Amino acid sequence: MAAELRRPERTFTIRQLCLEFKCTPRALRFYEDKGLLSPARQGLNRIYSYKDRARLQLILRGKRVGLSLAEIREILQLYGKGDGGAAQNAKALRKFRERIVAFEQQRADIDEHLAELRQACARLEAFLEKSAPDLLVSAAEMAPPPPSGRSSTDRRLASPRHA
Amino acid sequence: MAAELRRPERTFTIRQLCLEFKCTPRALRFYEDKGLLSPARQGLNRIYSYKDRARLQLILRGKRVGLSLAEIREILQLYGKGDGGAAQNAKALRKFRERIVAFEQQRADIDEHLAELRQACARLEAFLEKSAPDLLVSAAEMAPPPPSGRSSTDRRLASPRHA
DNA sequence: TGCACGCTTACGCGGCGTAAACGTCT
DNA sequence: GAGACGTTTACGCCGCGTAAGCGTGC
Repeated sequence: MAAELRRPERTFTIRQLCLEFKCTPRALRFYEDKGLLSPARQGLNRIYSYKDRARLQLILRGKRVGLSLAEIREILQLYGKGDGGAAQNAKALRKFRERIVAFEQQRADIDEHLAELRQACARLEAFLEKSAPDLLVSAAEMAPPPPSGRSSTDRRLASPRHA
Repeated sequence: MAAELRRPERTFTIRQLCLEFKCTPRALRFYEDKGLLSPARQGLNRIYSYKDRARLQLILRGKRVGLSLAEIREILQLYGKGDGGAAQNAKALRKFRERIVAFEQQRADIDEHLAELRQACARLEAFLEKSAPDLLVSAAEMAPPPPSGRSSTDRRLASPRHA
């Protein structure tokens, strides 16, 4: 009985985690550099435990919802504060709410930009129609690749450039 | 008659333009560095003409709708190609259309993230309700600053961090 | 022998902010 | 001589990508 541990103390190499979570070794090392991860070492090599894996999951979820690495680190640091994770959860809740507000704001901004863009397009189309119709490619001609169903998985936020 | 020019050859200092368009000297110099502007000089000082001002307007509009400085430069470079601006306008139209697609995509992403966030919030609230209700601040208590009408001018895209 | 995997250090991007250190004109 | 304006160079931020150059084991 004692020989068989419930959790077989499974560990992971950097590549295993990268495959599982679709990220790069560079990213994991970077998170470590920034204090978000601190896997064990075997010589130089990194050995990730279940806990490390869980932290990584939290990191990636945080990123997905728009938290900065600094914010994620704050949350992670509350881990194991002895209150059963309550403080961590409270902090996460605050951050999440902030993010909701920010995203709603961003959505509104995007809607404004879209309105501005559509107007600008209309004006340009009208102008080109008269001055150089040969240069005018209609919007309809612009989506030729076969209408294959796009999966919405693994989409990243194609963020605006002027961050 | 000849003494009075239609356009009095008005010029602008860097600060004047910055005040007018709400940006910083640093930004203007940066655009110059990147080849988007090239104002005249009086000694070392920059002297901006009406044309420069127009270019700046175009730059800022481009930024507002999410174009990169490189893309804006492309558009600007078509200026004065001898076709009455048709080529420039055609290029701008293409870019604008691309941006529309990108923004629509981004909006969809945000909606996904919002859904994920709201779910996460609900779970956290339920958990804290049971385990540590003292740490739980209701969402309603979070907007105390007097409900002064927020102007929507000059809002920038509060972009997600993980660009 | 060569290849896969790991490690390290370090520069690059974009769009500026933020000094530091100086000149020039009132 | 103080202050407002201008200039230059250069490092910092964030989240890594992308080498370069090395070691280790099969």
